[in-house]
Amino acid sequence: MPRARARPHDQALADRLHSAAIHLLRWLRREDAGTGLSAPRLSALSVIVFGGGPVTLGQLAAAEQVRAPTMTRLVNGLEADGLVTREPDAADARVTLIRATAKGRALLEAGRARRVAALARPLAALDPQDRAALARAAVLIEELATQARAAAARGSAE
Amino acid sequence: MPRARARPHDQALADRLHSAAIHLLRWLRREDAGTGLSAPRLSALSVIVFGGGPVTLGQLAAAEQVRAPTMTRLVNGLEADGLVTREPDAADARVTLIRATAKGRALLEAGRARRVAALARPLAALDPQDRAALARAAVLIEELATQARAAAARGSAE
DNA sequence: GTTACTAATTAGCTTAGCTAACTATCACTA
DNA sequence: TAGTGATAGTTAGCTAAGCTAATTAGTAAC
Repeated sequence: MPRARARPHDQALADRLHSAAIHLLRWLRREDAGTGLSAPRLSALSVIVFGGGPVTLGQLAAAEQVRAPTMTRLVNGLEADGLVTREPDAADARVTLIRATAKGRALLEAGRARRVAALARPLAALDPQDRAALARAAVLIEELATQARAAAARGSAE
Repeated sequence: MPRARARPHDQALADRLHSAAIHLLRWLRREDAGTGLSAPRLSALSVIVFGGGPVTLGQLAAAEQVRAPTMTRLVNGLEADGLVTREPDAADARVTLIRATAKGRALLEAGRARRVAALARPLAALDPQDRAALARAAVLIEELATQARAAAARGSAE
């Protein structure tokens, strides 16, 4: 199937979006100091909390683009701090399920609230058209990332 | 001075933008494997290359939100790989200026081209309104990040 | 039931982060 | 102009985070 070719215009747009995302997150990262957690632990905790149900260690490692032993140690640290728990999977005894504790959820939510608040503050000064553009962009970017990830998964399976 | 209050609507928008940026960069990060550099070194190199002229080690450390000794060792690694050079500052002998070599520039550009291409590919399928929304969003986000950073700098100086 | 595969951990290494301490230089001032 | 304090960078030495290889335990297929 002939996939659409990216034109120069798209390259430039992609470049600016990429740069904007980097600068946005680099700025918001400053808010994370208050959590008392390192960046890798905080990121892993966020996947655990926002994943909804319990997560396996392997899923977590894949999500964080890290090898299993690294994730074992990150989870060890989070568990030692009382932020997550391990429990055996009833269906497959090889698997350990990881779940956030109330303390872990609270810590993450507080940290994320600081990030979101820092970003929401200047948004209040924007006019409706610009907010609409940002809202639409957020939806589009989520779709791009999700679809592209799915396409990559299909591609690697062939 | 009464700063504009963030309304619930802004919180929700900020939340979605934040999440979109995270997922976008998490996805694009997969393209970095081909560079052969670790994430911290790659990020430092990108600041050096896109900073334009030479950069001091302290500026680099601040940009990467890292302490000076950490940046010293990152630069050592990049220098050992022939990607950057150190040179003394003519005006202030305490300062070392760091500059990307042609090899460093080429390596970074190739890596960034992969990221941008991966993002540009699905953009080709979007209609003009959506592209316009993304383009506007990129500009707005850059402005937000830049202004907020400046505001924080002012705040800490008072 | 033996064989192959999979999930997680352990062991042991390199890199990345930090603070504390040190060197060299600058800037100021008495 | 010698002295004092501040600043830029490095070194030393620690913990945390990344990796591969090897181990343990369990599943699945035959």
